[in-house]
Amino acid sequence: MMIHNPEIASLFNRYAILLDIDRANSFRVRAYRNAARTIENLPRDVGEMLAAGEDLSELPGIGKDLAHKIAAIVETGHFAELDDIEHRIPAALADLADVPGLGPKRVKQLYESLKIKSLADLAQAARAGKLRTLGGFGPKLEQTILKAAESRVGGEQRIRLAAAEQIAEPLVAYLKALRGVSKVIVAGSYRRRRETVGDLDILATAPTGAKAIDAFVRYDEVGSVLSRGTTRATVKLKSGLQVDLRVVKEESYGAALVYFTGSKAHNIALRLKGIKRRLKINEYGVFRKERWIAGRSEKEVYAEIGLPCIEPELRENNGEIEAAQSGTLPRLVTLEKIRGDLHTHTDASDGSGSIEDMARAAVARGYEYLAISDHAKHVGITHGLDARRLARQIAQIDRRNAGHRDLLLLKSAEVDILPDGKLSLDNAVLADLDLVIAAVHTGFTLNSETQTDRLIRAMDNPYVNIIAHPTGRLIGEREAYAVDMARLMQAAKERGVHLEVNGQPSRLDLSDTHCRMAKAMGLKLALATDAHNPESLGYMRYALDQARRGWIEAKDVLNTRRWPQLKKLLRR
DNA sequence: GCCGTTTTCGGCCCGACTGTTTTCAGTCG
Repeated sequence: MMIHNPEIASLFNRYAILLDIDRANSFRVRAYRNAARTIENLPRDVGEMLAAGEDLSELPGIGKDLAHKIAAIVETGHFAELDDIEHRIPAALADLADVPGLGPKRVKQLYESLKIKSLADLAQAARAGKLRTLGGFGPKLEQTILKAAESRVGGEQRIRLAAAEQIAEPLVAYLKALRGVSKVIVAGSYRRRRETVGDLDILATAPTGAKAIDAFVRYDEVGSVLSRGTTRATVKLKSGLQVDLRVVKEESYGAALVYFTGSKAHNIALRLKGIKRRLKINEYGVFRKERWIAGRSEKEVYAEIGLPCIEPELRENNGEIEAAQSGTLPRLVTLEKIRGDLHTHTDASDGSGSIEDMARAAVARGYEYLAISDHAKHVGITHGLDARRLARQIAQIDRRNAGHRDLLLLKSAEVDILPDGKLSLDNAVLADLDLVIAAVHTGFTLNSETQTDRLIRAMDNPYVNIIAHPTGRLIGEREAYAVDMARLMQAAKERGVHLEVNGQPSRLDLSDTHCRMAKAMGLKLALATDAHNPESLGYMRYALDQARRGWIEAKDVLNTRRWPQLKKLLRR
C-alpha cells in the first residue's frame, strides 16, 4: 500500500511537535515543519517521484537527510525516528500542544511535574486546581485550559474561500464606516486566495488603533473576544470563525500588508533577504539601523530588497522570490482576459436558467462566447439529454446564433465517462458538437491505475476536448479519486485534450498545485464555472484564483482566445 | 536539519498580547 504525501507531511509535523516538547534545537524542529509544508504542496506523490528516479533533496527545505528519511518512509511505511521518540515520551502529548494556551514548554512541564499525558488528564488536573500550583501557571490560565480541554477545541476548522467572503464582506463594510479608519483590507490566506481559510486577518489604517479595536470587538457577530490590545485584537465570531484585526498608521500600510498577507514562509524569506542588506523588515516598515526607510506601499517594501512587487497569490515561498529576483515572475491571467465560459448548464438538464437566460448573463459579462454543456443522458443523472433532445438543443442554438451577433453559443455537452472509459453518447452525436466535455461522475473508488486507465481511454476518443473537474474532489466533503496525475497530464498532452479548472466553490478542480504542474507540462487549461444558473457565471473568479495561484498566464488558458483561435486549439 | 553573490560553519523573522511576574517567558501569527 502506497503512502501518500499528506500522511508523510503529518508524520513530519507530529515528529516536529514531539521534538519541540523534547526541547530539541528549534531550528531542527522548524526544518521538519518546513519539509512537511513542502510535501503537502507537491502536485505529485513523493513515492511516484522516487520511482521515477527523482532527487527529493532538490526540493526546497529538503536536504540529504530528510530525502533519505522520506525514501525510508515510502519503502517501509514507517517513520522510525517518530517511533523512537514515541517510546521516550507519550505520543498523546502532541495532542495537548493543540490546546490553545499550551505550547511545547508548558506541555513538557505538565507532563514532568503532574504526569499529564492526555486531554482527560489535563481536564481532571485543571478541575482539581492543580495547574495553578505550577510555576508560570495561575488561576486564569487554568480556567482557559480547562475550558479548551473540556470542549476539545483547537485543531483549526478551515472554511471555503467563498464562505469566508460571505462573512468578511459585511465586516469590512462595518469597519470602513468607522470614523478615523481609512483603509480596510482582508489579508492573510484570503488575500492569497487559498481555497480554504482558517481565519480572517483584517488590516486597517487609522491614526490610533483604540477606537477601531473598540468598535471591532462590539461588532454584532462577535461571539467572544480572545485578546485585545492597542493595535490588534482577536475575536471568535458566532459562526466559529476567528478574526484578527490589526490597526496601523497610514505610513505603515504597505509593510503591514506584506506582513499580514504572508505567507509566513514568504515573510521569513523576505526578512532574510532584508538581513543580508542590513535591513530589518517588520509590520511597521523597512528599517536601516533604527531609521524607517520604507513601508507606505507593498511595492516600496519589495523594492528595498531589490524585488518587483509579487502578486499575493504567489506568496508561498514556492519559488516566487527567486523568480522575482531573476525577472521571470509570471504575468498572471486576469478576469479581463477571459473571453467566454466553457462549461455551463441550462434547465434542459439540471440547471435553472434557459439558454436565453444564460446567454444574456454572458453578454452582461462581456463574453464573446458561451458553451452550453448540459449533461448527456446516463443512468444516475436526471434530466440528462439523450441524442434526440440534444439534437433539438443544437438546432435551438443554431437558430440563436443565426439571429444574434452579441454572443456565440457553443454547442457542447458534458458527457459521462463510463466505468470502462467509454462515453455516454455515441460518436455520431458528438460529431455535431463544437466542444465535448468528459467527466467522471461515478466510480470514485477505483484504484489509481484503473482510474487513470479509464480517463486515458476516454481521452482516446477523438471527439473529447476537455476533461472537467479532473480529480472529482469536493472541498471538505469528498477526497479526490485516486489518479496518477503525471500520467493523466502526459496522456492529455499527447492527445491534444485539455484540462478544466472548475470554478465551483466546492470543487476548484484542478487545484493550484495541479495548475502549476499542468503549466510545467505545457498543457493549456479551460477556466470554467460549471454554472447551473446565470448568477453562477460569476464563479469564474474562483477558477481564476486557482489558476493564478498555479502561476497560470493568459497564454496558458484556452478561453483567453477569440473563437477562431480557440477552435484551432480544440482541433485534434 | 537546511543552506550559501559574505559562509561548507554558523547562522536561522519579528513583534503583540497574556498572564504571570515585579521584568519576562510562553504562545501565537
